[in-house]
Amino acid sequence: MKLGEGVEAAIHCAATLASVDGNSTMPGAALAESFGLSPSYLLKHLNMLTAARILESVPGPAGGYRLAKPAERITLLDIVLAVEGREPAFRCGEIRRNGPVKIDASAYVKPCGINAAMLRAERAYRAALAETRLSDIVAEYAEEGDPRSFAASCAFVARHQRPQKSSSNPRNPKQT
Amino acid sequence: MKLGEGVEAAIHCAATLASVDGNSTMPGAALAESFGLSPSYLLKHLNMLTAARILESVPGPAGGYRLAKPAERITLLDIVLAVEGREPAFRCGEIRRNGPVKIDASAYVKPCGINAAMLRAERAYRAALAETRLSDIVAEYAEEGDPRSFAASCAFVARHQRPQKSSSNPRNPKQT
DNA sequence: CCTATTGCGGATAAAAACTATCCACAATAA
DNA sequence: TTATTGTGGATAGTTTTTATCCGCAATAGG
Repeated sequence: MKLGEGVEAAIHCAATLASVDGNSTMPGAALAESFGLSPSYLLKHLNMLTAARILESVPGPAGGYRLAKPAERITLLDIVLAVEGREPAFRCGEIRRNGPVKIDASAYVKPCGINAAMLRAERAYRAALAETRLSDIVAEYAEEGDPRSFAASCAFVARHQRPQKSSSNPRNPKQT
Repeated sequence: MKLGEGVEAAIHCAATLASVDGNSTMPGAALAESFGLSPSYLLKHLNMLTAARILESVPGPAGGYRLAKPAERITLLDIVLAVEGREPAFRCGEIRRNGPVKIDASAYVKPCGINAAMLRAERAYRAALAETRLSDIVAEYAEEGDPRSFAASCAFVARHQRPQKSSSNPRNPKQT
């Protein structure tokens, strides 16, 4: 059982985007630089987040990414499912049917108990992920993280975020 | 996030071995046949279970595998960890340190909040897996499974299990 | 209008993991 | 002694993951 590295990247990027001002955006290249990641590959993951309506993207110069909704309404589960896919980690191959003795299919209408137990565990996993919101991550970082790295992150965001002329879905319509 | 197919095979095999009599064994080839699996590859997984002291193996003719301890003391977590390894699914690459601005390592003594949240979820997953014992799986199958497939499984076990002369760790020392 | 920047999607490929097979070997029951 | 079984290593095919590149569409700014 293994999660791709894209999950870590996606969560860090989303957390970073949570601190851009209003409807400003941040280019994917800046996010990649911020974490020392391959830009072209990171874009694939950011794209998954965009497709899942977790991020919004703006093309063109001064374009980039921003959160599609408040950080309070984005959970780690949202991000993990967007990047890793929605299928459960345990996929029942119904090998119980593959024995040498063939039995009528009606004997297997009840779901496999092993599959049920594995899926139950995965529900617990997802429930735990759903309990942590992106805003929790950001708040914990701001309050308990090291002041130096926090300041550096803020400076980086301030340096790379770009204000937008207008937005179809302004999270913070106006700000001085 | 994906589990290998070996997990499904391992759990099914362990459940099957839970119904062999006393200290009898069942050859790996029979287990593979029982689920339509590749024998040589299944042996790898059974080997992991043996290394983890979940199964015991007996070489030689009339040899095979049996549970190393009562099914009540084997959980799904034991099996999953034995087959998939004990490392967490989320591995923090500490990409928070990889930004363009280098900060002293002392800024990162506190564990990454993202990593902590992901590991918390995985603890929930493992806790749920640890709640299901192999005996639960077997009991549920015996009580609620289809009688036809249950009978076929019992017949298959009865046909392939092999009594042992003696055992260094007899689970059921004597039986007529 | 033109140019430069940015995200998007597809094609491609390198690397890693997973799946599968085979063989020589040790153990051992008959 | 022979046949059967598990063990461990070597090997290879397949799939998944990671990574790169290029052409395309969108668009801000001149």
